[in-house]
Amino acid sequence: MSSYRDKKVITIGVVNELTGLSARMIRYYESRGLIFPERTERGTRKYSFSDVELLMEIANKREEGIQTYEIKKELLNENKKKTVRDQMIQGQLNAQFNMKKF
Amino acid sequence: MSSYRDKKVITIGVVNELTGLSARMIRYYESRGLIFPERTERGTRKYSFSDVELLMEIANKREEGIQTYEIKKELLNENKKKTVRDQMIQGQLNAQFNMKKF
DNA sequence: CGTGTAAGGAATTCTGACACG
DNA sequence: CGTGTAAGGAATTCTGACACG
Repeated sequence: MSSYRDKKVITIGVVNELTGLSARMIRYYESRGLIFPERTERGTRKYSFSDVELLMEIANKREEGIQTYEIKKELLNENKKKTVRDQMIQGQLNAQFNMKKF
Repeated sequence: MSSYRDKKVITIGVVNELTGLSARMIRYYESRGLIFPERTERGTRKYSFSDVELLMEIANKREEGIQTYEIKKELLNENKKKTVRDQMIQGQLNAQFNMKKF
């Protein structure tokens, strides 16, 4: 569905232009497990638009003085919330389906 | 609206991976006025996802033996058709608006 | 902990040109 | 006309490390 948003095609130099973050910082956040670029055949990192958005979120939190480990936990939490929300929506759909069934 | 689709962020090497076209061909189609990449500060070409799609269209037509000049004319025609279609839709909207007005 | 930087090497991109056809 | 290639230079990216704090 969001094929363009999630396709990893942007090199670190362009990510730098887009986010203002240095290549050093971008690589460091990767080493801390906050982002997960792919690689070209010869090893160059490739990022998606959603990676770029995530990096801007991370930059904001870093400006607030939040440490990378805390940011990681927050990100995991956000994903957990999204999963729960999706499960609830799915649950509602299933409930309606079952109503009709009987 | 299609911000990710049209944002120029992909380097020629990745475009090559995505389309299978050589850098030489990609640059040549630019010189023939079929595509219009942007440049980074130091002159590296940057393409959008819609450029990538267009290049695949171009590749198909080239395989049929169509020359770049003909392809260019076809592309201009497609855009003309789209513009006309959009104008007609706009015309319908205006007509409905005027109906209500009187 | 988070970021800068100098280091050395490898891979990328750019342009203009010659080649073939 | 459309594409490959060798050429030379400039800019990019990568990794591991030292520095500061």
